[in-house]
Amino acid sequence: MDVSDLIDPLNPAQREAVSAPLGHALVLAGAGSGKTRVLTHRAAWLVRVEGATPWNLLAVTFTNKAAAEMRGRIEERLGISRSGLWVGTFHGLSHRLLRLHWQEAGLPQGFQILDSEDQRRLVKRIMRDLELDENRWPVRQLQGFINARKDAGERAEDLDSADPYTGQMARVYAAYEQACRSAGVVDFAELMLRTVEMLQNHLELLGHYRRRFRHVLVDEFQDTNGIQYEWLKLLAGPESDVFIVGDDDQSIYGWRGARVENLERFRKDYSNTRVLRLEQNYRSTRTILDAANTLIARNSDRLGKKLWTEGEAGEPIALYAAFNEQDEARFVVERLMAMVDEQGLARSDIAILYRSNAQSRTFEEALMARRVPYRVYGGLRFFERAEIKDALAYLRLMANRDDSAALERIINTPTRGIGNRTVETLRIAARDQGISLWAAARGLVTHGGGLPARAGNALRAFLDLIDGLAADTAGASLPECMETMLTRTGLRAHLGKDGSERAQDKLENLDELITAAGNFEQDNTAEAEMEPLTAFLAHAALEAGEGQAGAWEDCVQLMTLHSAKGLEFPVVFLAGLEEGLFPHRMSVEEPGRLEEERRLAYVGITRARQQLLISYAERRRLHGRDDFAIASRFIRELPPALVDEVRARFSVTGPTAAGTGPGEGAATATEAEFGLGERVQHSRFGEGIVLDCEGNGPNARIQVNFNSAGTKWLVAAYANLERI
DNA sequence: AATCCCTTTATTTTT
DNA sequence: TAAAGGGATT
Repeated sequence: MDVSDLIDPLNPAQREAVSAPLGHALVLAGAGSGKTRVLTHRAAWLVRVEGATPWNLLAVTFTNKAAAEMRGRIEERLGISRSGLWVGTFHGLSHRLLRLHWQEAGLPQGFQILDSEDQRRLVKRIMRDLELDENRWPVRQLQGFINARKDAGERAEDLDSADPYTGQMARVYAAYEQACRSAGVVDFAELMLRTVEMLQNHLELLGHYRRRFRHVLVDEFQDTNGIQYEWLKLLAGPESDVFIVGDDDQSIYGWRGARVENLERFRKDYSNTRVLRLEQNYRSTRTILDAANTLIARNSDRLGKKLWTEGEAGEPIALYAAFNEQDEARFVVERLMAMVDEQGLARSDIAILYRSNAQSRTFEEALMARRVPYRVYGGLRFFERAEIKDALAYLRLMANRDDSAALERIINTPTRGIGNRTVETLRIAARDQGISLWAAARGLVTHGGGLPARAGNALRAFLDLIDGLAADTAGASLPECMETMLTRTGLRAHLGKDGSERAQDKLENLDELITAAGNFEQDNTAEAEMEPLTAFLAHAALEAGEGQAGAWEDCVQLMTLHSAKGLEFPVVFLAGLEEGLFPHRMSVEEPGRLEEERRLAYVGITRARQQLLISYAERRRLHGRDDFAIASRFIRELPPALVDEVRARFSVTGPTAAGTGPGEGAATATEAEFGLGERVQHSRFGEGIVLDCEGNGPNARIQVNFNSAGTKWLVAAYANLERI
């Protein structure tokens, strides 16, 4: 059998992983070590060498993008398409299982999925019903609590209600679950938990899948949470082999429940696990890898891994100490423009990475001022836009009248005379009778019940509108159905009624929704059994779409470090490396959280192929306040020999520029003597803090804020300042 | 029902 | 600073 196409392109470590004998394997794959290739080749190997069929494989990822890529590459290696291969995200696969076995799962056939925003609205609704003070019990906190409990596999009744605090939250959890049940909806965490419970309670199903999935492959294992680990342990039975790939050094989602310990746990739970390491890196220069290795070596409890390359040392890492965030942006943009103009680099080869989203603004302004095309990743996704969610809420209600969350969203959008009073009456009736809002409305309209005539008429008109739409669009195609809905509900007219640009955007988004519905293909067995509308709504919830349009243009890429994971760029600007910002002040206290910040820095550094440029600002305007900052400890943790300090503000000539490490070399004597923020003593003005330095040599001036004498510029040579 | 004004809050995010 | 949400006002 010729498997040279699977084996030849691999290095020895990759080869060992791909062709490992059957059994469990844990592949510790460093950044840029070819883990996706190993995973896909392993899948193909199992079929072509070990005699598995695609039907025997289960491949799990975290994002839809990764799932699509893996499916494509496995099918390519196998020369097949549309086989019985199950590749998907944890949530996508759970969804599929629940659709196939909705009865066993105790769900209505047309159940729908709540996204985070839907969930938050619902939790808020519940808390108002329970008359909880939202200041004492923030909604987001309750939402986080519920999700965290579900991620740990716990139901409300599993919680310790003796503790008053937990007890109160458990009450909300229970009421929320009840509301989800009666509306026939599930949230993201519920997809996982419900699947686990279903398999535990239906051993015949469990046995079936365990017999089927002889080979389970998992990507990004360091990102799994408690329930995902349980899910895997269930589906991979005693006869199955589990092949997992992960990198403890790239675990950056601990704050949302990911458990790096699952890597170790796996090794204990699955006996005879073969542990393999992929340490050869094909992405970055030696300089970049050395920097990354040195930085991450400071973390404790690592599984241990050291990246190496056969490639060139490459450019040193550039470090720029900016005066403020605008100077930082100016430096970044001027540098990248020079690279594009002089080295012929594509703009899309350049990324600006930062710790928090708020930092993007300054870069956007600088880029815009110089007319450099750019793209900011993150932000609102297509299916999360308000107008799209309004439209989807109508569709959800058409598919399932009991979806009270959807009803609440659009019952008075556009305004149709159903105000808060009326809706409140509905809520009370629904709660008292234990029925959905729709059923309550139906009851009030048909039997009367204290509604003013005008409200009753408006409510009847609404009920008739939805019923009429559902009846008239039965059998219509999805786009036709949407078109009818948008017109008859008045939603389109409502959204477009002021002719503003914003309104125009919304109308265009609605058109795009219709297009998306037209392009939507039901492509798997579970969905084939579903109503097209139900399938489309699930698709909208599970795959929220792209963040920003404009990807076709050759754009500079702006994103947070978190969203950069998994990507690579020839040139990376890592901005805002300041204490308090990165590492973030909220994470510096706890050692564990600080180490996660360090891993984030490691992820950022290892995104760069050729060149890495790091910057920080000595003062930064944040929340309307100008603050002084000192360079991030992560800068100090890099090997000085690999870092070239750029001092664009001062044209430095002469022998003082000869050194190399940060803090010397290009830095002037003055700067070496007095760091920003340092406390100094002056013979006349007393104590003060160094704010700024300018110039070098005998002309150097230094700005000091004195406790009593105020802020002054002094000539360093004459000032005779003493460090305190 | 729309508008204004005040308070609050500001890390990271996929499903 | 600035954005978003909530409450009160018109």
